[in-house]
Amino acid sequence: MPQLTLEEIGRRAGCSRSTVSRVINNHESVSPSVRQRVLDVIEETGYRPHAAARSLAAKRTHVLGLVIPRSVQAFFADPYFPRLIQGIAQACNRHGYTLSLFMFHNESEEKELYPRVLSRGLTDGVIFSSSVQEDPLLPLLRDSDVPFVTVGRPLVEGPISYVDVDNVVGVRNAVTHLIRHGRRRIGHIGGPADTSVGQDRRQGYVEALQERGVPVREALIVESDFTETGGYLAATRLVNEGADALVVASDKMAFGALRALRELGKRVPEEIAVVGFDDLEAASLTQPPLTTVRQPIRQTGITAVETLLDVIDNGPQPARRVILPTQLVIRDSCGARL
Amino acid sequence: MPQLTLEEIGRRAGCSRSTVSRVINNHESVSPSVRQRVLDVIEETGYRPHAAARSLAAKRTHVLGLVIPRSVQAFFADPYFPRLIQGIAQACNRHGYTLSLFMFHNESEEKELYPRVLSRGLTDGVIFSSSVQEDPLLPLLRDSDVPFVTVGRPLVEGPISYVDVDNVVGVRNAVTHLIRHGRRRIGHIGGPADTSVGQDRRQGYVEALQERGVPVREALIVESDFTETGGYLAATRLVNEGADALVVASDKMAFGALRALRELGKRVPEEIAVVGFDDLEAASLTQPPLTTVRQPIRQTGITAVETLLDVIDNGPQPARRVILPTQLVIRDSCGARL
DNA sequence: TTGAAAGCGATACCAT
DNA sequence: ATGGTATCGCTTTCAA
Repeated sequence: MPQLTLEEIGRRAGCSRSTVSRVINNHESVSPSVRQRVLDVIEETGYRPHAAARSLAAKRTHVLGLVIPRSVQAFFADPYFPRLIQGIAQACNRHGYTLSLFMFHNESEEKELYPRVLSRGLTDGVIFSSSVQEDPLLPLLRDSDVPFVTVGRPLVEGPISYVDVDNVVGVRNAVTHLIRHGRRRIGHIGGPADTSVGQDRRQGYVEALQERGVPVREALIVESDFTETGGYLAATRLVNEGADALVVASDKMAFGALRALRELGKRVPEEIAVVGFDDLEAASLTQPPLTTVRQPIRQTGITAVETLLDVIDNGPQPARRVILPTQLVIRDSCGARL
Repeated sequence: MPQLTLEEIGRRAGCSRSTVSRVINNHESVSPSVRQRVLDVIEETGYRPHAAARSLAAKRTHVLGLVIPRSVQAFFADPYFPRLIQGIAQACNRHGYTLSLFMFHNESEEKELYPRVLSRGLTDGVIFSSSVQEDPLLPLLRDSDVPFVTVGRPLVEGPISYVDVDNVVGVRNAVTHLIRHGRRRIGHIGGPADTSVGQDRRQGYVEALQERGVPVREALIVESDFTETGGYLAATRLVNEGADALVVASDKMAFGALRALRELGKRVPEEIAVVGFDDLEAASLTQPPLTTVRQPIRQTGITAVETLLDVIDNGPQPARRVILPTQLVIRDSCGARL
């Protein structure tokens, strides 16, 4: 049996390869009878078009790349990426795209992968998920002609398309909520200051205090790293500063904070309230259940894909900016139910 | 500026496209001076070979596929997949391969993706990660000519290459350890019986008991689903059965079990010992720290890639079987340190 | 509606 | 060591 190609299918169906191609790509102008004959032959033979040949001829690979740079540490620590990928994969499926993953683990790998991320004929565009300030790939991407969007506000100049959740408003609402319930020495356990997430959530914290005329004290702000242990350590410090509430930039860190408070014998929320960010599944299982800001991670992934497809089809200008809303999920740790 | 192609690079460097191709692919027979000139032009122009054209001509895509079927629920619940992907991605990078992800979320997506997984010219081979009995894709893969390996012992007939961890011995060692420390009413919280993981871990449990002459009681075996809640419920039942130890098929479920025991006022390990499986990061942070069977997840991914590349290069026969060893990590929850 | 033929941008064989 | 050329399997004008 000869290698199956369009030509061969055409031969068997009694038509040209052009017609077979039209059938496969659902073009209008094929007579029903011929179309059916071709479909039958395809069915019988189990023919599948050769993807590379297709990409070459059509100048479309129908592959999207997802770039996850070195901050990959978080990849294991946090369910964030799995959820994001889930959304991205789902949207890719829906739109007939295949997803390629570019993950770096160290600087040398990073260098090696740049060419591949930027190479033609491998993907139609790229989703870039990192909001670390000094990421070197982002400028390269920006100056290339590879269509791309970032997940999370990018920390470089230029008209870059991105989708993000509303970190500022999310945290602002959480802090306002605590103020309304009488807290005044509200501490903030933040993310790294060189990430947009870290910056924006901190900004939300500051804005809420200022809005309500509560003084902003540097001593009540601790920069941490999104890990459980980081939250644990930061909480210990903030207890010493006499905080009566903790607004934590991620649930993972909030879990660490709760652990610290338990060990220190602090009652939550009576003595100190805690609010997280993410709404991980585990947030409802903590003792007490964690009040937290829910962010639509999966939807972020879906929107990223759709935005990218838009950029691919219609060009990068003007830059798209999509900000998805968050939602404050009130459980017991904030004290609102006391 | 004309589209950059081999031809164009050749023109600028004063040689033929053949020579440029040789330079790019590191063929020997190119004179140093010409090679340098070509490299310079490539550098200047920022030329990148067109991946699809390359794949078509070379009949190699340098892309591997990773298929994660519907059991994807676990994808969020468990850090397993992120870790596995991490290993796979790392190995792909090391070997100059790009990783494509095929994730299904429901039956209809599944159907739609089959052609793509099986299509030619998209990947050079596929890693299949599912050990659910009735997965329909696996037989298709087996009967196709797509090179593939599975992660986890496959539950279909045939000489299929796979890599797995030693689930049987891992659990057997854990149970033996508990018996040595005087436990006799050892319960087992298992994974789904239609997965090879569920089957093998249960088998390890049974083997250890039989080896030591401890009766196997069905009432002490609960089939669960690898979720925290599943572990919680199962533990409650086993406490009622008077278990003095729990061998749990995953850390996630063990966390649920610990929570149940805490709520029931059972002291761990004094009244009831607990052993998990996985050694997640969180396992050392529980109260008390969890004794567990560590499995080399990342290494599994790496080995899967290397096995697949071997299959791609040297054909599927004979089937490769790689079983990676586990390790019992003794902390406090098993009572060995009392 | 259909087919012929010209690409798409590489690789690799065969001469030289 | 280098160049010419056929080829990979498809898409897409252009004519018929």
